Formats: sequence, structure tokens, C-alpha cells
Amino acid sequence: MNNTSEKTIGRLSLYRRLLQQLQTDDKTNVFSHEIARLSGATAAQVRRDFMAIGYSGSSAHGYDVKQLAESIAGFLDAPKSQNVALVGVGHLGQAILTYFSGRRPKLTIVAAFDANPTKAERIINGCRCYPMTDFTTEVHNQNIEVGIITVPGSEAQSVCDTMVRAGIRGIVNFAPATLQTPPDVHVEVLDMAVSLEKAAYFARAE
Amino acid sequence: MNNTSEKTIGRLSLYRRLLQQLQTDDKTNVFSHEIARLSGATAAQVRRDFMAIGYSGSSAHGYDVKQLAESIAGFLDAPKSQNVALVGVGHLGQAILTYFSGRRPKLTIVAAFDANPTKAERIINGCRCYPMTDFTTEVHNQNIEVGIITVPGSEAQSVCDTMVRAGIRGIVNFAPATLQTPPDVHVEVLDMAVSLEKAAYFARAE
DNA sequence: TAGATTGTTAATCGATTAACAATC
DNA sequence: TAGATTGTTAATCGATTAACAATC
Repeated sequence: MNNTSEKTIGRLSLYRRLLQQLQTDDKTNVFSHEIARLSGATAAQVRRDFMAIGYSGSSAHGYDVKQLAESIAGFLDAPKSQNVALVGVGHLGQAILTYFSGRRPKLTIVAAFDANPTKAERIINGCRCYPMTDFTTEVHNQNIEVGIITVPGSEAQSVCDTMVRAGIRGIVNFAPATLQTPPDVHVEVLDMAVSLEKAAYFARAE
Repeated sequence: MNNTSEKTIGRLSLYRRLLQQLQTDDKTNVFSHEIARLSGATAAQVRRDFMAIGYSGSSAHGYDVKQLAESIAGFLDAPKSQNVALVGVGHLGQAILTYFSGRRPKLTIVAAFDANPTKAERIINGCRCYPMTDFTTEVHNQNIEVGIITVPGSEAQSVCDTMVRAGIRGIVNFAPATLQTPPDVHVEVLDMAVSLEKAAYFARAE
């Protein structure tokens, strides 16, 4: 669609969260260095990221909080809302369903799936659970574009393959497994084991 | 301690996982391009990462799986085991306690904490829960070096400050908040909301 | 105006990639 | 030996940083 870098997309998502806080604080203007301090980015990165989405500030007042938030939303959000499916209704899957329940109106987990049919036919935080055999049908019926994988590592690649065959092009993977996907499928890796090991390493290394 | 890059540390953790799988498959030797394919890294990255930890292969048989696994473990793991504390015994916190239970003997979540005292005095998957008021005491008593934050975003910075004051230098943050820390504290960010937004963006952008 | 901030260009830095010699 | 792989060095690439002009 365009060539905005992956890092910029991630930071824009962070900036939007900060701006929501600033809006509730009735702050109308904000400077790049303020956003930098709150987000961990540098002021130059912040300004470059805003330039990337075509939003300009003024040298007198910095950036208009409300307009900037709308500009980021217009860039990050799809024109109409996007639907998400979660596969693997274990502890972690249920925690994620709870976490995202009603959090973002444009991005909704509309269905959860599990290989174990006894976990289906439940409703968790307003999200209906289906047996995995219904996956492809529901992805098409509910126009699902994004998948979240919270199954054990041994099943992750198989679930991933099913998602890709169903047409999903964006995947968030919590499973401890490296997924093999076609180049047009984007995988976000949230590997808790790797992160914990890194934190432990740097806890004594630094 | 040394200047090995953060990316290399993360990849080494992945490689180790792959090697465990190879060992259970009774594979004794492995080439860099095999590890590359399984891990998503390039063969050159794999070789450079192994050079960084001082392990050499042979041009005839590649790398010895067992020795390589031991070499990575010797590099990533602390001489003695490291203890971890988790703060925030909600759905996500409990899922993480379950996930890490007995998974890695050198890195154990030995205590969980929650601001709500009624959540304390329980034992979840062998991990005892304490009220948050006991945090600093238990960190010192149990020699805890790493912290996991699974509280709501509004409380994350306060929890982080308490961890830093208690001497923790490695933090894994699941909360939707950017933490301000001194430069000698390493924070691993696992931001589910940001990752989901990125996946959704690239699901339509690519 | 003076001073701070934004937008733009050039320089820097780090990691990746490519090229090639050494090895089995 | 021939061929594939490892280890080493140089080139490339992308993002960050620094420098500076433009703006309010």
C-alpha cells in the first residue's frame, strides 16, 4: 500500500495511546519532545513519523492533539472495521479475549476457535467460541482479516497454515514457534519465553 | 558484560529452542542454512551469532547439535539460576504463571504479587501469591532479579518504579504503557495492542 | 525581534548482505 | 579432488542522528 516502515507503524500506535491520555487531560497542543519523552522515541523520530503520515505541526504550537489523533487514526485504521479471530482458548487465549473486549471499536475479536470441541459453543466476554472445524467457514462468513495464535508451539504451524489458506494476511503469534509463511503474510511475534530470557540476560549483563 | 547485540540474544534463544527439537529427533549435526530456514534468520546471521558466542563449526559437518546447545546455554543462562517475580495476578498474569510453570529450570517465577490482598496467600501452579506490600521484602529474601508486569496500564509505571527501587534490572512489560526507567534497566516490551494494530495494518497494506 | 520548534538535507551508525578465502 | 560449508572482510542498506534553514 505504501512504504512506511514497520517501526513507524508501531510507534504511531503508541503515539495514539498517548494522545488519548492527553485528550482526557484537556491538553490541546503538544510538542514533539513531549511525545518523545512519553513514548521513548526521540523528538526527531516523532516528527519524521508525523511527516510520514502527512500531518504537519506549527513551529509556534507544535501539534494539535485532536487533529493529530484523527490523522493517526485515519492512517492506522482501515476505512471500515477489521475483524479478528483467535485460535486456542486456553488460559492465554481467554486472557487476551478479556483484554481486547471492547477496547478498540475498529478492531474486534469476533470469533474464537479451539481444536477441543467441548470448549466451543461458549461465549467469553461477548466472543463466541467455535470448534476449529468451522474456522474457514467463519472466516469467510464474518470477513475476518487478522488471526491471533495462542495454541501450544507444536500446533502453531498447522493453525498458521489454516489461517493463510483461509486468506488471513496478518497474524499475531504467541506460540513458542517460528512460523513459515508466504511473503505477503505479516507475522507479529510475541514470544514470551524469548522476551523473558532476554530480560534475564540483560538483568545481569548491564 | 559484553557487547553482543540485543537481536543476537533474541535469536540465540530461538536457536536453542530449535536445537532442543533437533536433539529429540536424534539429529547430531546441523548446517547454518537449516537453522536459518527454521528460525527465520539468514544463514549468515546464524553463523555470525555462533561466532559471537565463540562456538565454531566445521565446514564438513556444520555444527554439533549437542555442543552447540550447551554453548548457547552457557552463554544465555546465568551461572546459577535466576528468579523472577510477576506483578498483577489477573487473567493474563495467571496465564503466564501457567505458561512458565516448570518450563525452564534456570529461570523460575518464584513469586506473584497483587495490589488486591484477597488475591494473595494462594498458590497458582506452584507459585505463591503475595500482597504487593511484601514486594521489596520478598525480592530481597528470594534474590529476585527479573520482573514481569501484568497490571493495567495506569498502574504499570508505579509497579515499575517499585521494581527498580528493589534492585530489579530486567523487566518484561505486558501493560499498555511506556515505562520510564534508568538506563541500566532493560525493559522488554510485549504490547499486545500495538502488535494487533500492526498485524491489522499489514493485513491490508501488503 | 528573539527564541523555540518544525521540516529538510547531509552525515553517521549499526546491522545486514555480498564477496571471497580457508577448510573439511 | 570437487563441492559444499564455515569464517572473514568489504560493500551495502536502512534507520537514526546531527546540522541547518524556515517558520511562527
